[in-house]
Amino acid sequence: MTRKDALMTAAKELFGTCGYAQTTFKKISERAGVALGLLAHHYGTKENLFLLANMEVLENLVNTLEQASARGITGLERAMLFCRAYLDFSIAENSHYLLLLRSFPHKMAHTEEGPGTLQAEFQKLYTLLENILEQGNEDKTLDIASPLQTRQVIISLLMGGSRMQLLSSFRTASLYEDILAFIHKSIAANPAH
Amino acid sequence: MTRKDALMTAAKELFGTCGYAQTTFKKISERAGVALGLLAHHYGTKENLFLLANMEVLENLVNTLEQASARGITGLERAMLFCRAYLDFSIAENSHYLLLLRSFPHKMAHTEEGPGTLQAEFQKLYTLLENILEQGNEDKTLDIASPLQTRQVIISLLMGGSRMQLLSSFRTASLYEDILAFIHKSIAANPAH
Amino acid sequence: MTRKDALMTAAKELFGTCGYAQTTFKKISERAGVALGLLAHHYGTKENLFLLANMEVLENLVNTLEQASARGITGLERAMLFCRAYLDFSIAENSHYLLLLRSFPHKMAHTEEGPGTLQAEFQKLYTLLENILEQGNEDKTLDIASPLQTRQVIISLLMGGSRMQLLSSFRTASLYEDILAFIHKSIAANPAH
Amino acid sequence: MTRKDALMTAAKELFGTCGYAQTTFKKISERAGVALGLLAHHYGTKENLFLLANMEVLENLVNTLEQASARGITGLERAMLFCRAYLDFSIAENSHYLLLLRSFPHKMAHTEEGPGTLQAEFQKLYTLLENILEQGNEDKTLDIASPLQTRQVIISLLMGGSRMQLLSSFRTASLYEDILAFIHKSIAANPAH
DNA sequence: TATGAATGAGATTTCATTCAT
DNA sequence: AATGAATGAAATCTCATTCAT
Repeated sequence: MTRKDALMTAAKELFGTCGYAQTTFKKISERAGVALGLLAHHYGTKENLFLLANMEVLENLVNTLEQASARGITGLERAMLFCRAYLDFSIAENSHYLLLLRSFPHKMAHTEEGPGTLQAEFQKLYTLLENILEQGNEDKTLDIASPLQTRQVIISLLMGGSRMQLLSSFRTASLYEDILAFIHKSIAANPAH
Repeated sequence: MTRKDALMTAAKELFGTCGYAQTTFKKISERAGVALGLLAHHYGTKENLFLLANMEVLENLVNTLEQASARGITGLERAMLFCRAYLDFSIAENSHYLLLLRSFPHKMAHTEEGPGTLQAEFQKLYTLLENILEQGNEDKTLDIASPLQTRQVIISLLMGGSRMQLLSSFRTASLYEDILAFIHKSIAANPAH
Repeated sequence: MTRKDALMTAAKELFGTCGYAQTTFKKISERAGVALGLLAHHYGTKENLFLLANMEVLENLVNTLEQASARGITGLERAMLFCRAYLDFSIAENSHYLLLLRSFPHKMAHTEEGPGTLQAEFQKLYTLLENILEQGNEDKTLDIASPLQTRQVIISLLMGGSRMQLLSSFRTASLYEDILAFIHKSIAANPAH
Repeated sequence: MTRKDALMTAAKELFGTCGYAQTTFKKISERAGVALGLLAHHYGTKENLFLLANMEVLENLVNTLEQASARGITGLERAMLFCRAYLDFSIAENSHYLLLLRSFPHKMAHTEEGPGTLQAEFQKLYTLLENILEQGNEDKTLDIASPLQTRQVIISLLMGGSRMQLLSSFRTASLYEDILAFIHKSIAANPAH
């Protein structure tokens, strides 16, 4: 691993566990075991480093979700695969999902739009789920009024649930399974009909 | 309004909109229109002020939820009243719910347990919902496997949804109604049975 | 005890144990159990309070030394009584001698001269010992070259010794007795001659 | 001289002349002619800088005393060389002895024990003198009851005397010579016996 | 006399960023 | 590419002193 990569990895860990403000250049360089000056040399400002780190994690997440949901046939199958992959990613080794939880409120609002931005990458994630839900509406495996609206609710739950799991002290062991069951019950078409 | 109260109000607003790190004593005192030193005089440290502000908001939230859910009869009614009151509170004028969203990741984990703490107050909220769900299980208006587990999912969704609404740029107009419908569909007992 | 006196007592204790800088008006008023504002009301500035407290302690010390040394007959006796009384005073309950140790380097240099000042009161102490030593020279119970110079040495030792006893971690149980023996050996006239 | 050294020198001077509390980072950096932030960069906290400065001065003192006392043969000679070297050091150019006088009451008590600490270095000084006094007891050039106890008295006098000389307004020109004569008279064995 | 809220200057400390080597 | 010394702005927090009641 190059020193540049070591810095990025250390940054992802520290931003994720300590948050943006509590993560300093000094901590990052010490954890990476390289000189302080290299941070500015390779990544410029702290803000830029943070956004870049988020971008990498988010791209990994979107790729993972695309691959996972592609393994299903029906809309319902693919929706559940999407959700399971999301939750798995949040607790996967080295996925650095925690970092994304830090970025939501603090930084997202201030970033510009346009391709190649966090905004644009998040949009992919939203659109992916929306398309899956639309398919489910067409193949009758889902019983939802609006793919767009349901997408919002599901993503709210996935983000809220992973936050509960990773940051709260009110955890339960089966949370992720419970969330998946909850979603399934709410969106699956009643086969009896 | 005393100067002490003015400081607390300014603190709630700024902590809520800017987050903990970006809120400075200077900003708070300027917004409140009082001298900088009064903050330390009345509230001690920034940490203490933050916790106190959160405590006030959280107590208001819990009170609101208790009163709202008491207006229902069946478990299902009360559960839905609970959820609606939660979401209403999150966007109510002067509820300063935003502040609570800031407190989760950053501070909650580090606070001690015991009565009078944020932890204890949050526990009330969780227990209230759990009791409601248990009632619904008994009066057959709910169809859920475990009140504890369902409680976790619902709260994840309420928190995730309010976060989406208040902090994200991917909002939809009907999000809160959609969340309530989503929950209802997932937990309501099928009357046909 | 009036509130004014309670403040003075608390001030002596805190200045003595914590030093000038670490003693705050808040600490003093809290220890005395009276309102903060009374300090300024009764004593004006911190500097003034400190000087006044020192003055009281120093006057007590000088009185004690005058009375103690008056109980001896010969110069040697009176010199030893002076030294013993000094050391006893330093560890007496409620003498607040510790306070004087704080005042030496920090404040003495900046005080004005003139009657009623710390300077003037210290001068009494020095002169008292010098007179005793002069008497010892005349009555042949002492063998010293110069009362003035010997006075300086003895007071250096008394102050250094009490500082060692009260502030250092290198204490020995018999220090004060050893100091008295040391002084006696150095100044007592050899009776054989 | 590097900027780091310039800061240390300025710190020694200011701590010595103004004391701990009155010496500010601003004063130190201005006197050293470097940026304020360098202090934290090189030395961390004020406390740490103070301890480090004391440590350097104290090590110099101990070295000086070891070398000086090694130049004597008998216990008496070496004891007097020790004392003279101590007093000379206290007024030597650039010895920054004044700093040590500040450290006694304020900081010493709170420092931990262990090698490399101020405590341990002071212990060397005490032990050196004690060994010298023991030798004098054996070679009959000293007439003292206990090397340990006498050590305490002598060091009390050296510290008290140097404090009188450097910090008091009641100085006499010959103080240091008088102190040495006083000690000699008290500890030297009577050659007639 | 008594109270404690109120003020604002100043202290320590942190830290992103720059720059000489 | 690599290093870490250097800078200075800004943050938190302290506290003597003032003042209205």
